[in-house]
Amino acid sequence: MQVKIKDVAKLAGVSVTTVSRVLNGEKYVKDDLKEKVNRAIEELGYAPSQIARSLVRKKTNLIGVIVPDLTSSFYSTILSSIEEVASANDFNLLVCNISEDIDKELKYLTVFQEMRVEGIIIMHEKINEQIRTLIHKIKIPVIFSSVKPMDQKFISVIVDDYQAAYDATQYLIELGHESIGFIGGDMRDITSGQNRYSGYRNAMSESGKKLVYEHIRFGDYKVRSGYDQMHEILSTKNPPTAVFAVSDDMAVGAMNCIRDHHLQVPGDISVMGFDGSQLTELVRPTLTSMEQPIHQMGKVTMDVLLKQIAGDMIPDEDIVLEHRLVARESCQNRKQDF
Amino acid sequence: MQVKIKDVAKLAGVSVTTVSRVLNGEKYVKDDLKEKVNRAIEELGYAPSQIARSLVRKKTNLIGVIVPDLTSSFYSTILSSIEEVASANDFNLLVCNISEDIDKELKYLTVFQEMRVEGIIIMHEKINEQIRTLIHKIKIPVIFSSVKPMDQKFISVIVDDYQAAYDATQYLIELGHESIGFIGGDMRDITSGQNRYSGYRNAMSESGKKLVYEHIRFGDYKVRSGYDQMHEILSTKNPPTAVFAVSDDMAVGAMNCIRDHHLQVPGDISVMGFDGSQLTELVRPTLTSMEQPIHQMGKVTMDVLLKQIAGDMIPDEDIVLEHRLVARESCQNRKQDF
DNA sequence: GTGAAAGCGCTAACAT
DNA sequence: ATGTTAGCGCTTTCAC
Repeated sequence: MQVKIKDVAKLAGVSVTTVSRVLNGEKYVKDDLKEKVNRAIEELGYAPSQIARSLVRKKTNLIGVIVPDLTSSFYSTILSSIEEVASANDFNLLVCNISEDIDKELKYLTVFQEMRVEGIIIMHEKINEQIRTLIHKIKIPVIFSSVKPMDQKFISVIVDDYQAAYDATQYLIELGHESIGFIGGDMRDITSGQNRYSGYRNAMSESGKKLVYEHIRFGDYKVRSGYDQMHEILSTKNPPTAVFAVSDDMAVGAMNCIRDHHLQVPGDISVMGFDGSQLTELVRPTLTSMEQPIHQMGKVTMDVLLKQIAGDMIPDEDIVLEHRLVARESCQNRKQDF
Repeated sequence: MQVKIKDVAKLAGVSVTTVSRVLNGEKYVKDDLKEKVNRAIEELGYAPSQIARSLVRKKTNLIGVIVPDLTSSFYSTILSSIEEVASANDFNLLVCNISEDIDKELKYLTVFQEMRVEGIIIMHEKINEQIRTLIHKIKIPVIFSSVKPMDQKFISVIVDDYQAAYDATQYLIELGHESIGFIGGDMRDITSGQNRYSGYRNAMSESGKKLVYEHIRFGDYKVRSGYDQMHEILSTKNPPTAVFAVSDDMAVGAMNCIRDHHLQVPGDISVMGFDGSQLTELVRPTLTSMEQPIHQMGKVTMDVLLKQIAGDMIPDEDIVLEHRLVARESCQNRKQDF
């Protein structure tokens, strides 16, 4: 049987109230009593039950986090930043990995509710009607990180995906590429699917480049799909001289595919990624990428959520962080240099 | 104010016991009452408090996990397997990322205790005296995953690091390499530091190869240190024809360094990794690696912990999983072929 | 300064 | 088959 406050009180020869006071660092406890209590705690190896404490205080110090894929370097980096801020503020993370499993998300949302978490962070946007209903009913602060669901009620911490993709494409255009392929994400995703595709399309058309639909394909953000989609693009009659993939993972897959076709990156085909993950510095040639401030994203998400929990005013609009193009080796200037 | 069981009882016109019975799927509740209760629950959007429930049942369904580095693909993959098994058994994960911060571990161990988690998974082995004392005092099942601390009391789920490193080195020897460099881990780590180094050393000496201490260096498992240590090795008079790094990340760093010195992998120098992470398939040339069954490791860890929690008999010895050498492109056969 | 007692939201005897 | 009631381990008035 676990040792409880009563046991400590008995051993110290004081009331439970006094023990509780010492535990919570209140004043109005004489030093000698305080010491007695601390000795008893030490001797019994007593650890106060957060469960009981939560029940009376109506405060759990718990945050629920829903991650689409823990093995992804992008999400796990955000998660680690979230954890850092949470821990510094004495909050604990209840982590759930829902790999495309929408039922699991529903289940976890319910669990979070039952656990009385004080805030919920969601990192994916494929929310169906059932989830939307539940999420609206829950009276717990919810914030989205790195994604923006089609729902005005909740705020997101994101980059301007449209503009970022526009800028990335523009960069390739400025390097002198006429024909630029595109490996997009899931078009059911607004943030990383639709918005990035729109950015690419508009940058192209505003520069008078025509879209070659054979060179436009969609993957699932993972390395494998980048490889496969690149394979399709290379099978066309006139492959593009540059390809923009909306995740670093897909960009790396594309690079590998290009190499397996005995072509050079960036000599024959330039490749641009998106995310600014650890991979960019790790592959050779190093990957030029449209960088999201991944760490900051996690930090800001948690900061805002903590404010929301504290009842402070929080912005009622999305928090848009700066994207930044980091040029590395995978994109080549095609212009004639003098 | 949160809706509670009493509110549901009132609305349904029954006692709280009846509501509780419906909640917990007990029989002995007439169908019409059951329906009334369910309607009330639905109408009020009631979610039973796990906090209160835990208090009386003395069961939290919580597992505490201590990860050394969430951003590492190795640990996050184990974590995702753990999560999968936990979730399937209705356990929730309290996740803590301690990046070399031993104080944070101490703090979290205390938090876990206070949260009354039912089991603790630890994925690193740098435990100091203070932590050892605490961990022994806690009456919660503890299991180590992928590491083995110097402590007989707890079991670990691991591979045979000594044998795995031995086999990896042996493989390079069999490929005809006479001079094999080594990029080890932290020698304070038993599992991945000392044991792997011993495996390398013994494989070398048993084959009559002499150890060249200039070619033996130690890093921190990360890409950067692999690069830096390889740089040192390449600065010696007669660099080896093969290098064995005890993490895939360091192996990739080494490969990049070799390339930056205008040498070929594996033409000039072969590189062998350790872990079998996603990276192996992603870099070019693909990385030959001594594979740990990462997913299985997480699964088995959680399986055993659940048994332990259930009070079942569990093995009193470490659970050693099979390692497996996966040959890819980064190691070359130096023998004369006819 | 310190303690007695009520109560947080639920479950589980026990009674009916 | 349903309800009454006593706790689970703690905090927090309130009284002394």
